[in-house]
Amino acid sequence: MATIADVAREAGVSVSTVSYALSGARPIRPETRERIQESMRRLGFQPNAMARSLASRRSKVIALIYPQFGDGVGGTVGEFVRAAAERSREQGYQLVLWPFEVGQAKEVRNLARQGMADGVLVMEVVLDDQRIDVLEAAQVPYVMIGRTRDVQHRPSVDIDFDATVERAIEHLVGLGHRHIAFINHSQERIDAGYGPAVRAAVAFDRAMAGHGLEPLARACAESPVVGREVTADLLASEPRLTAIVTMNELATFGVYAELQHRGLAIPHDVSVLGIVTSPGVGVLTYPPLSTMHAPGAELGRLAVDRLLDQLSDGRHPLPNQLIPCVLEPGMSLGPARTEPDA
Amino acid sequence: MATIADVAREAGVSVSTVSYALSGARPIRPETRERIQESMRRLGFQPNAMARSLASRRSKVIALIYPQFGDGVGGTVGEFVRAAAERSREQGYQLVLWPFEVGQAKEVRNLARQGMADGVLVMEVVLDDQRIDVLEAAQVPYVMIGRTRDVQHRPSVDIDFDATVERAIEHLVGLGHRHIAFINHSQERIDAGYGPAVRAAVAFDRAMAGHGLEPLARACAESPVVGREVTADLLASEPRLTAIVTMNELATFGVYAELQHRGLAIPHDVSVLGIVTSPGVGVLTYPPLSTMHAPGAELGRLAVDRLLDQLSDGRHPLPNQLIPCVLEPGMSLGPARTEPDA
DNA sequence: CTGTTAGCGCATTCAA
DNA sequence: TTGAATGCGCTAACAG
Repeated sequence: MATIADVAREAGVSVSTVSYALSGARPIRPETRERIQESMRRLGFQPNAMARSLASRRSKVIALIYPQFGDGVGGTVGEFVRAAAERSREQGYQLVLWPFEVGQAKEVRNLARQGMADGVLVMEVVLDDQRIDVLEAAQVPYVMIGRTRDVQHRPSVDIDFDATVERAIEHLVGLGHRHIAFINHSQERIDAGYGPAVRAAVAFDRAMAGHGLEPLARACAESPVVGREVTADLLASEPRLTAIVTMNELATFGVYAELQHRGLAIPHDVSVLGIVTSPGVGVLTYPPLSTMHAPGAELGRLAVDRLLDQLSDGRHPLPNQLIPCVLEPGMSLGPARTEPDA
Repeated sequence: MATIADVAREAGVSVSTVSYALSGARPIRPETRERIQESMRRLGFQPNAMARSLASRRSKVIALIYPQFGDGVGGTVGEFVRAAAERSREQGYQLVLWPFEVGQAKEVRNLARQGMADGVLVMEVVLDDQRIDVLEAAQVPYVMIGRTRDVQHRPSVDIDFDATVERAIEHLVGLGHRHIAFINHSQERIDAGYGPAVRAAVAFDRAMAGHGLEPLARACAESPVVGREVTADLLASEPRLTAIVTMNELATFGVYAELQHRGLAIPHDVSVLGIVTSPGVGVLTYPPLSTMHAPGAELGRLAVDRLLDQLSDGRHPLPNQLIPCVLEPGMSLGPARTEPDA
């Protein structure tokens, strides 16, 4: 493998000149630059990443603390990871995977101290996340995907649950719906302080209140079977129900099953809207589910950008940045059916 | 950040002694070792990854060429990636993501030359894959996930399509089925030489012949709608059909829809078996689909192990290693219905 | 605009 | 069983 010294010799210049030609950190006479580039080409020179990192004290690597579970049905995590990897590459960084769970804060600290990464992206943060504490103590730049309890001075990117839910309700209200139910994640997750479940629940109540409507929400285990039961329960509690918003992909399949079982047509009798879904789930049902899918790729890009901001500025420009989900029309939304007076 | 020199000073030994205490490459007197470890602890020492790599000429990094697309519905890619990352860590390696497509062989070569990775895992290889050529030319150890056309001397891990299909057919035959159809990926993918589609098609014909049965196979675009059409077509071609094997997740949803539409009960009238699926898709349908899911995690671990074999041995022990899919019982398989004589 | 040189932090050879 | 010294390949002062 050719080194910078080989190139320098070939081109008849000093190593520093080659180095500066590489970095552009100081002006080089065009002809000299030409000669150097020609030599590099001839020798197939690629700068050694390790030597460069050691000398410059910057690894040009971003670590991604990768979540334990994919998210059930779809590819949101995959989208996020790929987008983050691509954006990193565009910016001259590599993305390494650190498969650590919440409990492995010590391992995170140790790896961080090895200087393998200039900064860290942390997926699936929980409300009280030791990994974040450790990174702050070690002065390692990071960006959270999701948010801890204290979010004021911590850089993060996340889904804008408020805006997402508000748009969902607004859309349904625009279609004439007034009796709208929300199917959330499981009670365990809510109790555990799982951010999306908690935030969406609050947002739903607020959005409904904002439209002068009565909120009707249920926690629901992540399974079609329980989704079916919950749907039955909802219909019993509120016979005038004309729309169901779900933030639980597996449960949504159960919603469909129960409605079909009862001979309720989608969307004629009941409209269904899946929010914060993976892309591509809408097409799995018949009629195709209208969704507001999670902006995985955008979040991936944004997280990298926010981290690189810190690496250059050393500052935390915006504590947190939120992106709403995007409405992906399917065939499961329609005008509210005329209510038989109840 | 403490360096090895700090530790040496603290412990009253030389730098090399600390280094050897770290690597274990030569004997150290127990008390000395104790003292060194105590110093390391006190200083929170972690060896600098870049310096170590530069000096030892081994990066302790594995690169994963990460595919462009997740695979539709489920999390097989995610499983693979996580398992590979975890296995790498267990073995003292880090996993970096290289988001390169088939056409970016040159970029692969350049990154490889930067010495950032000791070896490469290549996902989604195609039958003629330039990335593999480039890695061979650059003498970079690699393992393919999937197989190129020439597979004899190239280390790879892959799904054992022969065994998977054979087991699937055997299972169905054991249930009395004799008229079994196979729904493959799209014709485009087959024509493009997409390994799984080609290999499974061959395996199906062979397995059916082995049981003295007439093969009935169809290519099918990756969508529920087309899956439905193909199912209708199959039922028209062979009214005695009692079982359908699918290797196309989205199409499977269409199979269910068409069967239900015709009042054909699963599995009473027709059994359905999804092969090479992602884990977790079985539960999305009603009745739950019986699947043979792709061994993503096993492949991830195995791919890393095979690569590390090369890094230590320098040899390629087994050219390719195949793992069959695992039967995950659902509720979509039953005995063949008694045929009305046709 | 270009060259010389001192490290970056560690592994490893050579000596003792 | 341990220490001293060299160099991995590059960056970035410092000097011209």
